[in-house]
Amino acid sequence: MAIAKLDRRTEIRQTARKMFKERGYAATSMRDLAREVGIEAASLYNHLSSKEELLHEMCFDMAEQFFQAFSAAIASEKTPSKKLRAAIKAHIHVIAANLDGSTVFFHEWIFLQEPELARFKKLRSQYEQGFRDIVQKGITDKDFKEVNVKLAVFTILSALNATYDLYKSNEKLSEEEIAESVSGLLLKGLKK
Amino acid sequence: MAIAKLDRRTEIRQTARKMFKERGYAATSMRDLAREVGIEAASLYNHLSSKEELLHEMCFDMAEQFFQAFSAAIASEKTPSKKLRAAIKAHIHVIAANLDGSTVFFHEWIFLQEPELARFKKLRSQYEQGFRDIVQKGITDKDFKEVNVKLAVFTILSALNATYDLYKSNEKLSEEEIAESVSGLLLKGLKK
DNA sequence: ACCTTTACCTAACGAACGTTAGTAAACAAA
DNA sequence: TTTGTTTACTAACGTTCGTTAGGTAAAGGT
Repeated sequence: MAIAKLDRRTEIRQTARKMFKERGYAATSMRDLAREVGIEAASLYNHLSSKEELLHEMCFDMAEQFFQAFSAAIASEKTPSKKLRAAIKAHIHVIAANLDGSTVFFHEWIFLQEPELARFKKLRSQYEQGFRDIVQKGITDKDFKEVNVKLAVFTILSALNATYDLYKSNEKLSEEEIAESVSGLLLKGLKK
Repeated sequence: MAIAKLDRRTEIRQTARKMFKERGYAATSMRDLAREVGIEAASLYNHLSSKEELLHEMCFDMAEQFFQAFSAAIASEKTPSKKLRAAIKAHIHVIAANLDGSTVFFHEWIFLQEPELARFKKLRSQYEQGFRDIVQKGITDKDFKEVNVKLAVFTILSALNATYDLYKSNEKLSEEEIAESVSGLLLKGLKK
């Protein structure tokens, strides 16, 4: 028996991720979720304490994954150019490994309540700062063009954060291809 | 009196755009909307026929704007390189001129019902095809690198579609700066 | 054997949802 | 001045929401 049956707790969270991704947090009811899992809505509360807890877990779990992957990726590289490439690759990898979770992370965090909402925003801004530091160093080293750092990092992350959409495409694109193409375009541009 | 008072119909739609953008379509109730406008929920129905009609109008109105701006922009340019730059600029301009509407267009269209949903998806895919045609021509002309066209256009549009987030930033970024920076990065890359 | 825990159920809570019906006031057209 | 249209109101409809209470039956440990 290769595939062990997931326990309910895990199954509920997995299903919730998928449904929050597909219909959005606000448009997914606890009764919808329960039906998908195959139990009654009230029974969900044996495995969680509130709907918002589900969202909260998803968002902060993904934040942690992005942070860890980023740190590990840049640690082993020396130049800003290589660091950036590695960070991009790591970011894309986290998305690819968590297609549902990352979509929720990108789109549904607005439904977090204070004070978690503020904490979440802070984490995101710290993560972006990591990218800005690399780009700034690249400019100082005269490796990168003298671009507006904030704007450049914003553009890069916007491009990366949309990549979850690519995996449902009809052509089978591998994570490798996507990472190569996107980082190539951002670093070297479209023009010859 | 410089500012004419908007009629209710327009005021409701403007407020709805702002609220759909900020809280999302599903999480904005008709009572919320009515309160913001300063009337009772039931009174809204003198000016609209359903909540979904509001969303529908917003999405298809924006689609039309993107299409028209695109056509006008590429018509006056000759080379793929210039066409692409012009299309990017036009796209960013439409977003800048419709900050609320474009956000709804990008994020809330999932709540459209069939058959409008299918029609909407088709329009989007046609629009993307316009960009792909330009990039393909650029490659044929040996003006662009031999990239994966779909992937490249996807990356470009992802970067563009996030630009609405930039206007609420603390630094005052002009539409001009944003268009220059983003198109520069995408066409010529970050590396020197 | 008993006891505790786990995992589900039915029933129901109060609140909020989108929307309709019916009505009165305001205003323009005749 | 009468008539019709527009725009707002209150009241209510049936439905769905997240969640709680209380019960039951099986599982597992001692």
